[in-house]
Amino acid sequence: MSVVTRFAPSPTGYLHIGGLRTALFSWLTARHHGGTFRLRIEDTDLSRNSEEAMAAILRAFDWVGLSYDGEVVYQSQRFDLYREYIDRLLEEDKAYRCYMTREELDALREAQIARGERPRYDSRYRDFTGTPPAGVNPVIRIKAPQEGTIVIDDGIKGRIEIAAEEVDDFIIARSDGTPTYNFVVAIDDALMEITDVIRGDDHLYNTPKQLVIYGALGFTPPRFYHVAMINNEQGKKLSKRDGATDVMEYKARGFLPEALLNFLVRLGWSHGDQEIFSLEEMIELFDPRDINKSASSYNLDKLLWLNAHYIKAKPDAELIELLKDFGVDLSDHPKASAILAATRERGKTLVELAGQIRLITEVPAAYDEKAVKKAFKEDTVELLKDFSFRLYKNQPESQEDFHVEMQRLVEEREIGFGKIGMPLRVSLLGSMTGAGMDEVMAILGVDETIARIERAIGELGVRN
RNA sequence: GACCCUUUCAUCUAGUGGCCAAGGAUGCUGCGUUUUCAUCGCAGUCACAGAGGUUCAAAUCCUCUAAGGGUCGCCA
Repeated sequence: MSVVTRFAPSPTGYLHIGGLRTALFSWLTARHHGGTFRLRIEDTDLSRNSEEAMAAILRAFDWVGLSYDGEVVYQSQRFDLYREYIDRLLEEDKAYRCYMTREELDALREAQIARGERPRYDSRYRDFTGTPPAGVNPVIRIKAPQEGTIVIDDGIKGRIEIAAEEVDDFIIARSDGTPTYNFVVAIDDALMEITDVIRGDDHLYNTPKQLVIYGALGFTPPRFYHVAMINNEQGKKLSKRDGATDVMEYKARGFLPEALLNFLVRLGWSHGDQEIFSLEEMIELFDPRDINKSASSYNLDKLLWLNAHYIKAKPDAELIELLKDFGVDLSDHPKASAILAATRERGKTLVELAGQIRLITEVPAAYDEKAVKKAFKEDTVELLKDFSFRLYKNQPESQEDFHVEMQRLVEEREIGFGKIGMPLRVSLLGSMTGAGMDEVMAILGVDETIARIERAIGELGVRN
């Protein structure tokens, strides 16, 4: 039988990285088996739906490149279908109407909590045959088993037994007739023929309820895999306060989707000592049974390291495209590949890389104070003038030509490399760090190099 | 409070009774390469939550304790 997995978000907000990881795990499981990956939107609570959130989730999927099969299923469009199953359960006496009001329910809950009990519905209308109270729109509850145990055979956590008493006759249809979450999930997973349900372990307690539905309707349950949560760097639950939890925020911050995916796949899953996984390798090697039981913590340093790795490996043409979103357009630049060669190892994100590139392509807007202090000494101006005259006279072109010019200067004048290197660097880039000087000069060309040196002398020369 | 889950370096993890005086990666520190920074290379740093068992032998099996987390809705 072919494998079918799904990702089933509710459209109440953007896609966060925890959600993306479970989506990735589900996607990989399907792709590994050449199966099917479906997307389903859990929007049964009509009051909480958001078009915008829906679109945001789809955008995030698109950015990271997770493809889904078939049409997106919207639960809000399947209410008639769910109704049929509710009627069937009612007919078969596997579900019943409950006339308790919200107020009565609240009172019951409070009393139970006060007594130190686990709050649960007391099944008072389970076998009710009398005259229903007037003016109450009933909810519909399922008859859950009252004794025995419900067993979850989880692909990650192993066998989990839950006492039947823990699962009450939960509501499957609200008083307005709309079906509830646990009910529709079970129906849809069954009808969509989902074979492997991979979801966050915050859903672990929903599983016995869904198993009750499967049982009542005679469906065969799928395999379940409950993945532990991702915590923040302090080991606490990831929340919006922890910075970028929105997947699209990573795009804005200059992360590559392959880095994010590689980072996420290693959170709770591994394959020996391997750290770097292409999408193809992930698909080949991933098995949900290898997912770890314990929660893992988000770690920005590792993500940054991976991002740097993928930036280094990115072909020029693709990098040039990506950089456009960060205010750098190298597409018509004759020295584009030289610029990237000089800078790509100096940026952990596209934002940083764009900054490094601008250092070269734009005339320094300011000169770093500390750098100036350190680099500009008494004889600096004279030295720079000498160097720039040599450039004018010899017209070097290649990186090597420029290197030779520097080499000759330090040899003939018997000075250290730093003597010219530092002030030159400050003059050209405005900063003490960055790409190699010969590289930069070859990119700028003689004229621009001289112009920047002269400008720096004009701005800084008189100060010391 | 009840029920359930989890527990190896700071972090992600390898590990399913002997190959483990615990391996890899990130981070951090140092050294080397580099005119600088970064990259890269090398080295160092750092862990089996605790206590009892079982066994010739335990990170691995059992029991208890502790700590962390999840869930208890006419939300999903």
